[in-house]
Amino acid sequence: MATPIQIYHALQSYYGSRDWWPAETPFEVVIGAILTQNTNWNNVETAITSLRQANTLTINAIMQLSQQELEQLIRPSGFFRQKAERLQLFCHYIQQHYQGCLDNFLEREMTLVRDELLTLKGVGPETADSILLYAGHHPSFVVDSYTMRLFKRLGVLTGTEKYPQVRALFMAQLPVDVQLYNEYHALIVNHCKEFCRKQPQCNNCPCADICLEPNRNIDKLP
DNA sequence: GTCCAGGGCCTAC
DNA sequence: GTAGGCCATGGA
Repeated sequence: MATPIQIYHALQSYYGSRDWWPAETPFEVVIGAILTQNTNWNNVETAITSLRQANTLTINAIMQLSQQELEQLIRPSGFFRQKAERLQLFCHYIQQHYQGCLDNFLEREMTLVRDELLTLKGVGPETADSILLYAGHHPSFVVDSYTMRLFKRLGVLTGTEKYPQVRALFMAQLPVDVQLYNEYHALIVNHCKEFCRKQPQCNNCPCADICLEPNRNIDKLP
């Protein structure tokens, strides 16, 4: 069976470097990480665009909006009531404990930041790891539904593993490298969006031969 | 009209 | 501790 590092190299040689998270600032990463929860990224982009047009892509601006105003701005991203609450709670937390400076919060020891992120309402393991990796540049591997889906197909996962197990597996088998984790997650998302979308199995999918046959030649991606 | 998308919270056993 | 319901929009 192919190992995570072999699959990484296969994906990278097929797709090239991604150098990822579609955001201009660390705070935008936080916004995107919360808004994308169980939501198509296109809808998230629409919401972020409306926040940008309203000039509200800062911690202060988000806090100054009423919850109802924020709900309307992020409405296209779905679950807008709970996401508005979560965004404002995050901003208030940074304001209260880190003088409103996201860098002060993120630029500390990784497990410390992670544990603190996980205490915040609406920040679960995937959201926390996305913020750590893409906003804080910490080597924290992000596991998402694409990761679960692809690596189950590849025979690396059985599909019964929980989030902490999967994250630990990847982090044990990969070098501790922010850029590699960044690229890898980006490549997984790219590959699944391109070829594995919505399909419970890879029938009629260009990557069917690698997804359905764990021992096939990984040089033949997709 | 139906299904799905880059989760996480809450409640009931 | 864990399975199931709930949150909501927009595109395919």
